[in-house]
Formats: sequence, structure tokens, C-alpha cells
Amino acid sequence: MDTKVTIGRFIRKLREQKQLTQEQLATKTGITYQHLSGMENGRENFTIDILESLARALVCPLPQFIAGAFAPESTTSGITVNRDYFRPQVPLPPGMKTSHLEAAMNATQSIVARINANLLASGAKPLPEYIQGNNFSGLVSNVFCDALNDHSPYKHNSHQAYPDLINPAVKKGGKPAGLEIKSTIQIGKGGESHNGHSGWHLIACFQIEPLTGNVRFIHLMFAVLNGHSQSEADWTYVGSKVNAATGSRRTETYNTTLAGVTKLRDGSVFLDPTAVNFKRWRQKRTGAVPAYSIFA
DNA sequence: TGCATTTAACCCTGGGACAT
DNA sequence: ATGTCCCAGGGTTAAATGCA
Repeated sequence: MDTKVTIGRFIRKLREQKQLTQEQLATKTGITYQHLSGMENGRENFTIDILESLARALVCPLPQFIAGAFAPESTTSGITVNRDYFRPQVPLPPGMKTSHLEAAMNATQSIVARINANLLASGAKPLPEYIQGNNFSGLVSNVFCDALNDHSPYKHNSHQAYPDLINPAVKKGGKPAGLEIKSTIQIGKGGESHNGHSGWHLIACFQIEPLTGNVRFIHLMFAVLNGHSQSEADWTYVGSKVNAATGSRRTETYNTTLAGVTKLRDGSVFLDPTAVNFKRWRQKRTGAVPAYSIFA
């Protein structure tokens, strides 16, 4: 679609939402209503100055204004993950397939994009700008969990219980196979949690597009980690400390050790090489590099 | 070698459920 | 009311690495 038409339609949409006539908006903007009409219908060009005035009159910051105008297209294109980035040789939890992951990743990206498109279309900010960063990652983690529930054999566990997901069809020692999900924006971070449990873990790294607020998965890694109480634990206890200044107590936390992080990195099942430069990551392992590893 | 960039390590935040 | 167990994570910076 022609850019003038796209922006023009968005101007009309915002104007109607604000219940302004063309004449009223034109007066606020300092242009004639004929000029505004021409812009709304994609006939006339417009300068940056006029766009700024329009955005101001419509109470929508210019960056969000531009993003909003183009957001509907971003919800229908460019939000599916690149299949070439999957590494099918990497071992996955029992019953999990890369096709399940692909569907869940696309569903997650799509949900966030649809929320953002609605927000931007009404002149609001994209979703991540309303939410503190760590909590937004929590949101992504929750949406991704639900998408895996819908698109894989791994189903919701009970609320706030470990692990996040279980595969009831695969039982080991009477217990269903479990999968713990973490999501983060920090590339290659490994795991940081508050339980340090044993079992399958999935770390999903994503990026946030600046203007649209949409998310894009760039790295998924799987590993079976040893719990903090095991002899060769993949977690290190960080402890519960009191901030002397605020009195705030830090929640008990476990970080994955470099050995645990190496296991996870070996299990990189999806990696966008344009966003993740793993070649400089450190490793700590006892045995040989597995054939499926990105380091092999 | 010196500067720029990236990573690993460490410190930090919010909340709820439940037993005592 | 308090403590302990869970849930969800990010931000900063010294050190390591890349590169001209």
C-alpha cells in the first residue's frame, strides 16, 4: 500500500476516535480542511512539520504515531520465526518437536503483535513501555508457556507450581516429564531462578522491536540441569540478603553455573545468527563437546 | 598497543501461598 | 503477623575479547 494512503487512513482513524471533524482537526493543526481531506485520502503529500502538528493535535507522540500507522502490517508479516534457524539434531524433552516450538513461538509473537497493534491504533504506547522490563519478560514467559500448552504435548502445571509445564503422556518414576520455562532479553544469560531444580529447562531469549513493541525470539536453549542439592549441581546459591539502605530482602536465588550455562548453550535448538554471536561465549565442561552442540 | 565492544558475575526488584 | 517456600525476572560493571 502507498505510504501516503497508509498514514492518511491512520490519521482518519485517530481523528474519528477523538470524535473530531476534519475542520476541527485542521484548525488545531493549522492547516485547511481541504488539505487534511487530501491527506486522509492519500492524495496529498505532507511535511514532517505537519505530521508533528497532527500527532500533537491527536495527542499521540510522533514515534508512536508512525509506528501505529504501520503496525497493522507488522501483525500480518514479519512475525514468524525463520525455520532455517532451528537445529533439529539438538535433543529435546520427551515428546517435544521443533515443529511444536515453531508454532508456539509464532503464536507468542503474534499475540504480542496483536496487542501492540490495537494499542498503537488507538494512539497508545506499545505494551512493553507500560511494564517494567523484568515483568514484561515474565509476561512473555507466560504467553509462551500457554502457547506451548496449545501447540505441544507439554501442558500447564498447576498455578505457581514447579515445573511450568508437564507432559502427562511421558512418565518417569511415576511423575510426568516436566519442563521449566524462562524468558529473557539478555543474550546467553543462562538461568537465574529461585528454586534451582533438576530437570529439563528451556531458556527463551527475545528482542523487543523499538517502535512496535513486538517481540522476536532469537535464541532457545534446552538442557537437563542438576538441581542445587545434587553433587554436581548446575546451580549456585546466591543467598538471601538484606539491603541495609532499604530493608528490602532479596529473594533466595540460584544462578546457573558456567557448567550449567554450557549445557544450555550446547542445547541451542533455535539460534538467529544475525542476533546472537555465540562464538565468543565461554564454556566449562568435563567431557567432549557433544556433536549437536553449537560449539562442535 | 589502545580503544571499542561483549560477556560473566554480582547485585537488585516485584509478587502470592501457606504454615506457624 | 511473620517466616519460608514458591512465582516472574532486570541492571550494572569489571574483565575478557575483538579489531584497527
